[in-house]
Amino acid sequence: MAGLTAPLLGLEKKSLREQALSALRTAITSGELEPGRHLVETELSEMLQISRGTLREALRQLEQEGLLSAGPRGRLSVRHLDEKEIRDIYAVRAALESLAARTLCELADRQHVTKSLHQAIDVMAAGASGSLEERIESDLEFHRTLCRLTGNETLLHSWESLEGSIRMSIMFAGLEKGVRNMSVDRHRDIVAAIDTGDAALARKTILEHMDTAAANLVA
Amino acid sequence: MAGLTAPLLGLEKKSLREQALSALRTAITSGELEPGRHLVETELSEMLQISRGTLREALRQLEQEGLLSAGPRGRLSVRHLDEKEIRDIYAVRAALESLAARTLCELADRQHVTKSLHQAIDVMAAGASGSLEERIESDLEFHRTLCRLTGNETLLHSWESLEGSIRMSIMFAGLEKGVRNMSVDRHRDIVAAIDTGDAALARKTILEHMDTAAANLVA
DNA sequence: TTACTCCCGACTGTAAACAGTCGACTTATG
DNA sequence: CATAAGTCGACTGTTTACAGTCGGGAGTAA
Repeated sequence: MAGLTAPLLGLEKKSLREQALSALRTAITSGELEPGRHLVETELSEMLQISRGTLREALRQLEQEGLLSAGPRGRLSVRHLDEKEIRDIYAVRAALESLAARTLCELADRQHVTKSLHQAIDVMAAGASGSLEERIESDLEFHRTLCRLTGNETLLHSWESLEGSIRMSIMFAGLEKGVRNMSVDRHRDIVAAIDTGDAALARKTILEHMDTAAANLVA
Repeated sequence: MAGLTAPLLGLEKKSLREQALSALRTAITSGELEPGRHLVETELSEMLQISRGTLREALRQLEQEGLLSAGPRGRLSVRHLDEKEIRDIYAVRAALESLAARTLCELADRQHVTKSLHQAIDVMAAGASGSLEERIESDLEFHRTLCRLTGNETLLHSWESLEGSIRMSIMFAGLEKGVRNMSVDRHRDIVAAIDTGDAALARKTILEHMDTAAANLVA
């Protein structure tokens, strides 16, 4: 006699705040809200059909994720990235992911790890002819999985906090540039390096991957 | 005829939200709000003499900093750290700060960098006989400076997002354990390594510092 | 006693209203 | 015409009020 209503099974109904958060993130990383644009709370709350209070909570979070920058007197605007900032973001990303790679090498059952990673790559391979957005999505999913599999919640959380900035970097540079980094082979190399259990090699592989990724974006 | 009022000079008046944020952060990292404790919005808003709306914005930020964890139906509680989580936090911290060290080595004028760092160490040395809290404070200031001097805003921001967790780690382990890591000499070693410009050495020095720091905490 | 129902209290989610401040435009004045 | 004072409008900061929901305890029937 259960819920014909909605929040069936694992599908939790999200709060308006979370919905707004997703909507805004998408709007920003898709370029719909162009960089430098001033955000007006009353405007947005009206667009999203939510109250300002609820909206403001979401904005605070986006601000902390680095998607928004605060001007004088709390005026928010969509963050603008220049090439240096993109390189900076990728430097931090590289630091985090190289930690992930090293950690995975020292893990007990790398069987499970490499299996999950191969799956993620298979998804990428399957969508290799899909839209740019889809390819980017599956790429990010691979790297997120890399962090998640370490079991280090703090690492995963830090990476996810950076995710918005990463997306903005790709958007900024242009999707056609970003997609250069989606090579399936390069990702297989990473997994192979982890598979050997050689932490130094895995770290080196990731760092190189990130280096070329950043170079591709700002080139 | 200027302001006898208050917001004189560079001293900006903080919003209630920011005040609440600081107050809560301090309360949590000092242990006044013990780990695992459930937070009730109406209680806190009354304690801090602010409205719930304003409070909630601060809570969202603390949540994202990892000081609070969300239970079912939005119930917030002070995060509880076990030894593994402390190690995880320090692993991420090490990754970030080793990036900082490497970056500083590649910087143009390391003169300025080492000068600033030496200043920060001098502050530590001056307060070496002060209270535990003060010593911890000056230690964190040194490491924050390390990140700030890189000029990589994203790096600094990531580190600061982690700062709350770092403070909790020290608090959790006990201040007397945390203070073991405040050795002035060890910090001088770090600066010396950066001063040589040898990125690999600097990275190694920081990683070892963080390793022993984490070990001291969970030992 | 046990189990079941119903009601009440406690919290969070959300919305709407109020207050203060800064900037831009207008107007008056030399 | 240029400059200064004044007024209006737009936003953010903050508070207050309302709605929905979950959990627990009182009460009741088997």
